[in-house]
Formats: sequence, structure tokens, C-alpha cells
Amino acid sequence: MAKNLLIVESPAKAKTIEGYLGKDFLVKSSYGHIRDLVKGDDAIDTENKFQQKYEVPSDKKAIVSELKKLAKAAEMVWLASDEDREGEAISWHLFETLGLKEDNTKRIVFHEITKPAILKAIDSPRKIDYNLVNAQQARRVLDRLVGFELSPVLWRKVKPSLSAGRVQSVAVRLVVDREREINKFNAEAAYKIVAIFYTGKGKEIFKAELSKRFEEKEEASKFLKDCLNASFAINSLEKKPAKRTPSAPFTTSTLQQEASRKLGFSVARTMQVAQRLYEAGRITYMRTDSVNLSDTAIQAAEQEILKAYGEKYHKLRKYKTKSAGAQEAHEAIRPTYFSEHTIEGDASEKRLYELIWKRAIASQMSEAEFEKTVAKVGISTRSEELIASGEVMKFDGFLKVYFESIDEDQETATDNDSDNTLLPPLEKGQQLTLNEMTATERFSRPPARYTEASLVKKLEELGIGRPSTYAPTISTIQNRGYVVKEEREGKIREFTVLTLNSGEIQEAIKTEVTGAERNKMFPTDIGVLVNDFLVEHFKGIIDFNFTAKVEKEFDEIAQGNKEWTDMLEGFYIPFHSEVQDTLENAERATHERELGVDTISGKPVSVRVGRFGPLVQIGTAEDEEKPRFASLRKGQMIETITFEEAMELFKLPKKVGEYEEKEMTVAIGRFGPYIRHNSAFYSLPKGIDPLDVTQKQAIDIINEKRQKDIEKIIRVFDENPEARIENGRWGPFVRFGKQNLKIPKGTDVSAITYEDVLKWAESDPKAKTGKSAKKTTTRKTTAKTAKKK
DNA sequence: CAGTGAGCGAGCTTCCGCTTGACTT
Repeated sequence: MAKNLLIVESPAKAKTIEGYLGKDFLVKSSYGHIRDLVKGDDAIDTENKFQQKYEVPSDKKAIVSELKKLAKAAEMVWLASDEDREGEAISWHLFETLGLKEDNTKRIVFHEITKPAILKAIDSPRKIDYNLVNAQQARRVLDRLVGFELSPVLWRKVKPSLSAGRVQSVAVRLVVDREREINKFNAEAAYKIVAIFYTGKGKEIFKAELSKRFEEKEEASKFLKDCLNASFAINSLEKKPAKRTPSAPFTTSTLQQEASRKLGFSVARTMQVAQRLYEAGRITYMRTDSVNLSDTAIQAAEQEILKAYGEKYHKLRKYKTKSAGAQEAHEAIRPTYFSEHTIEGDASEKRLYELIWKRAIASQMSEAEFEKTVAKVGISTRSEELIASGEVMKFDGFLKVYFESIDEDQETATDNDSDNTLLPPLEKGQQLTLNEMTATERFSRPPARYTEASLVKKLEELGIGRPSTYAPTISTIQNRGYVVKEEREGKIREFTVLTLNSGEIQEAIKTEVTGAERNKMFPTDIGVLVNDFLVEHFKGIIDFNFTAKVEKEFDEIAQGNKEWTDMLEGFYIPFHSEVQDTLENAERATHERELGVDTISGKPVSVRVGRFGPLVQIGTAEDEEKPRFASLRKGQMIETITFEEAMELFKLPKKVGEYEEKEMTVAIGRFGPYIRHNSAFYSLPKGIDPLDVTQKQAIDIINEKRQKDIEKIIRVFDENPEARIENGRWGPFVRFGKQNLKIPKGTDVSAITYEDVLKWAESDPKAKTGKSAKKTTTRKTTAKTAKKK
């Protein structure tokens, strides 16, 4: 039996460290926290100094009993959880739960998993820092109190099963606020002038732009007219050097942002893939807020840069974290071995690894150097100058390996036509020939909707949430139905272009698509409803600065300057009375709007949230005739739907005639417009207005789909025509009546027998429940309650 | 992928942060 037991948080870490320490040390992992507050409402005694009741959750029992046994047998137990609030608390929980003794327990910390760092840590052990532990307890208790007092208020005043919390409610608020900013945004049009010149020598052309825009078409038109017979010359020519420096290596949040922009990963996917890379020993820990690289890593990066690119490309850089509330228990995310430019693995692992490798290597490379040229073009008939700018890269530096992309909302407002490319050789005073000049109507853009990753970025800036919770938080607000990640079709907008060409000015109307979105965060009606309720009654809690404020107090507790129970007292007393007050006095939250009166029936038209989601209603429950209902569609919200849009909803479903003695109905479902015929669904091709579908069109669509379905069939089983192998979206699968069966990996598709199909059908888990897995939530809860009994 | 939009009313829901698998899909 080993003399020393060393406990860290993560098993992958344990494995690495064991290799450094030799056989006197047994290194084990606690798998994160081993204790938590008990589940129900009596975990915290708010009357009695916030005394807590902890328990070991069932999935941690095995690990705790194993650690207990090992601790008993060891001469010395080293608690090596992370050096932050949570890590310190983990050590304390271990100390308490494993029944450790002061004189054979040591607390050590390190920021990087390298042999010298670990040996150094072992040489300088300390004791558990109870101030830090108390700060964590205050954090934990505050979050429980906020979550478990606010949520029941929502159950009573809004809808059961809803949730609220210090982090998630602010995340939702950001999305709701942004949506409202966009809704009230008025796009302003202005004319942008772009000229294309010949240099005169040869046929070289370049582009120049007017820095100001004209609000009125008349002004723009006047400008072009003035240019009709003007002469143009280079007034000034300025060249100056410019530099670009590399970004710091990745933290959790910057990795999520770049993987989203460059690879199109959701934040959850990024974390899954990163976890695999970490477990395979390819990268350092992926949940970190630190941009710091260890000295050994800096050296290794240097060596690799010298070897692969040469000395000119290297520059030693140290990065400092500036994000609020960073606890820096780990290094930045970097490859464990810089010499491995790529790795084996699946496509997503390879791509994410390369991103991490490039970013980390680039962070230790020299600046990219440019020469920026700005030429000002004078117009003989006007005082304004047109500006042409170009950029030449003189030295690529870090750009040799890495180019950081930027978010939509940080792009220059001048669209992308002013690309910084090379200008032809120019001289001051040089006369130019105008090839073409355009005045294009451009519109100002509303603030960008959040993507998952840009929402994480915003949360991090506000100091809300931690690297380990960013991805789960983004999932939670979507799972609760507060926010959806969706595509939205844009609208077609007209704009005017005036063109001066060959001595005349022409006007044209063009169209563009505006407001189209992909994978953006939209609030739902229930998200808006809950948010507005919380903002009205608990302004302090879902204030963007609430976390920052309490974090400051947690820091004071950690430094021993404040009693944690005092801090909680100060928070809880007013908070709890707000909760009581709201429960007693607040109206039930509703979000109902009267849109107008239906001209045909004379009944009122209103929108509200119903049991199955947002709906429009014509008439009221008191009427003799039952009200008519219609669900809102994707992209429509109670807050913004118009009377006309609402009335449109009642035009569908619409019967479009019969085919094969069965009715055909056109309607709109979750996946868009479709035709329903004989209990089958046929989606409408894009571009056909569901309101205009004719009987003939519908029949064509049905037959086309049938034809395609036949083409998908690979084989029908003789024993049963209901059983067949088909080509699906992800490859072949077996259709067996209403069951869709997965073909086990490695099966030879051509050799599948009917017996195989029967066997698979039997073991198909969906067959037993009868229905397809429609309501996973209800199934989960019933499973849980069944377990309890 | 539809339509549904009522009411009965026991027992349940819920937080944030630290970690992985064991589960489906």
C-alpha cells in the first residue's frame, strides 16, 4: 500500500500526476465535488446562521467509500484540488467526509500539471483555507436561496416547473433585451458613394470611397452630377506602417467563440470534443479562465516556432487575464505537445485541436507588419475627397498560422466592400480617369442577435457564470423554453442605386435580403413573460451587476474581512421579504394583447400564451359560440404580431380538393408548410405560397414525393412487404411498419435477413413504450417517481 | 409536422459549480 494518497479533481489529471510521482504516491480523483446540499427545501436553516445540510449524492457514494478506504490506509493524504473557491471547498468536503485528521492531511496547490510544479507544491504544503471555504459556502447558499425561492414564485404566478436563478435569468434577460432593441430599431438609409478609377497608365483600376454618406437621394444625385464633368487627381498619398498582434491563447469562452465562428460548433459540442482531447492527453484542461502559459509551455512553443518557422517568427509573450472574477486555477487551453501540429482522431477532434494548436503557437509569435496606404482623390467640382486605402503585408508573423475571426456586431458598419487590398502604384498629383461611380442606398444595421458563443462572451464580460457552467447554462435556458436557437428567413428590401457610367446617370431599384439569421438566440413568449415578471418584482437579482456585487463580498469573505453569515443575512432578509411580498400581492403574470376586432364576426381578436404555447383567439369564452384558436408560428411573438398577421393564421389549414377519394389539406407545421393526405405528410417545396396551392399542384407534389420514396427503397422483404431497407439521411435503416430500426454497426446490409429484422424490432426500446419518444420530460419524471417508491 | 386551448387537483417542479461516464438518439 502506498504511503501517500493524493487526491485531485479530475481522473485525467490523476493519471498524469501519478507518472510524475513514483510508487510512493497513489493518485486518485474525487470527480469534482463529492457533497452537495440536500435536495429539498430544508437544506439551509435560514433562521439559524444558514446552517447547511450536506449529503453525498448517490452517484458519488462509490467514489467516496473508495477514497475513505484508501485514506485510512495511507500515512499522509494530500488534498490537491484546484486553487480556487470551489477547489478549496472540495478539499474541505473531502476532509470532512473522509474523516481525515489534521496531522496526516496536507493541502497543496499548483497551476500547471508539470513535474517541477507538482514537486514544488509538495514541498510547500499548507492547511485548508477556511476563509476561502466560507466564501464558497456563501456562494453555494446564495445560489440555492435565490433559485429555490424565486422558482416557486414563478410556479405560482406564471406556470409550473419554471426556473429562475442568478445566472440563467440574466442570460435570458440579455436575449430579451437584445430582441427588443432590434424590434424598436429603425433602419436609416443613406447613400454611399463608391468610385472606380483607372490610373491612366495601363488598365489598372482601384476603388475609392467617400467617407460621408448622403441621407437624401437628391444630395447623392447632385454629387454624381457634379462628378459627371469633373476631373480627378490624387491630392495626397500617405504611407504608414501598421502592426497586428496575436491574441492570447484560448480560455473556455474564447475557444467556444472561435469554434462557433470558424467550425460552426455549438458551445456544448465544443466542450464535448475538447473533453475528448483532454482525456486523450492532447490538450490541457478545457475549463479555464486563464490566458497564462506555464514556463515549460512557453519554452516548448518557442522551440517549435524556431524549428518550424525560424527565429524571426518568435516573440516571447506573457498574457494577463482581465476578465472579471477570473480565478485562474489552471493554465490557458493549449496543446500538451507543441510539436504535434495535427493529431489522429475524428474530424471534429482534428479541427478543434488544430484551432487550439494554432492559437497557442501564434500567441508566442511576432506581430504581422503592414504598410498602409491612404490616397485622397480630389474632385475639381466638389470640396469633398474620395479615399482609397490599401494594405500590403510586409511580414506575416503570427498570421502565418492563425487568423482570428470577428463577430458580426464588430464588423465595420461599412459592409465589406471596402476590402483592404493592394492599391496600384500612385503618385501625388496624378490625374485619374473615372470608370464608374455609384451611389448605393445602404441601411444602418440593428445590434446583432446573440449566438450561443457571443452570449457566453457577454456573460463572461459581466462576470456571470464560470467556465464549467457556460455550456450548461446555454442549454438550460433553451431546455426551459425561454430561448430558442433558430434560423429565420429574411425579408426582401428594395434599395436604390444611382450609377454614373459612360457620361450618364442611371437609377435602378435592386433588392436584397435583410434580417436573415442562422443559429441565433431568440426569446420565446414564455421567456419574455418570465423575464418581465422577474424584472418587475426582483430587479436587484436579475440586475447585470448583481453577481459582480456579491462576488466582491465573496472576495472579502475569502480574505477574512467579512463574516459569511453576515453577508448572507444582509442579502437574504430583504430578498426573502420581496419574495413574500410578491407571493401575496403580485398579479398572475399574463401577456395578453388585444389586436382588434374581426370584421366578419365582430368579435375581439387577442393573443396570449395557452397551455400548448402562444395562440391567437377570436371571440371570448363567454360567447355562445366557441372561440376560434390558432397557434402562432415560428418567428411570431405575442409582443410583435400584428392584427393582419394574426388573421392570416386562420386561413390555414385549407382544403385543396380530393385525390384518390381522400381530402388534401394544406397547413403549416413545425418544419414548414405541408400537404396532409390520407394521414401522410408531404412538405411543400420552397417558393410555393401555401395559400395558393391548387388541387393539381398538390397532386403533383404527392406523386413526386411518392416517387422519391420508392427510389429510396433498397430492398423489400418477401416475408412481409411492410419490412424494407431504405436509404435514410444518415445511411441505410430498416423500416418495419411504423418502427424505424437502426442497423447495428458493421452489419453487411445486403445480408440482412427477415429474422434479423424481427430480432431488432423486438429489442427496439421504442416499441415497448408504444409511442415514439415524444415527451422525454414526462417519461423522465415518471421514471424518477417510480424509483422513489 | 395535426388539433388541442377544460377541469379535477396530489405531488412534483427549482439553483450554481465541480467532475465523468452511463444512458439514448
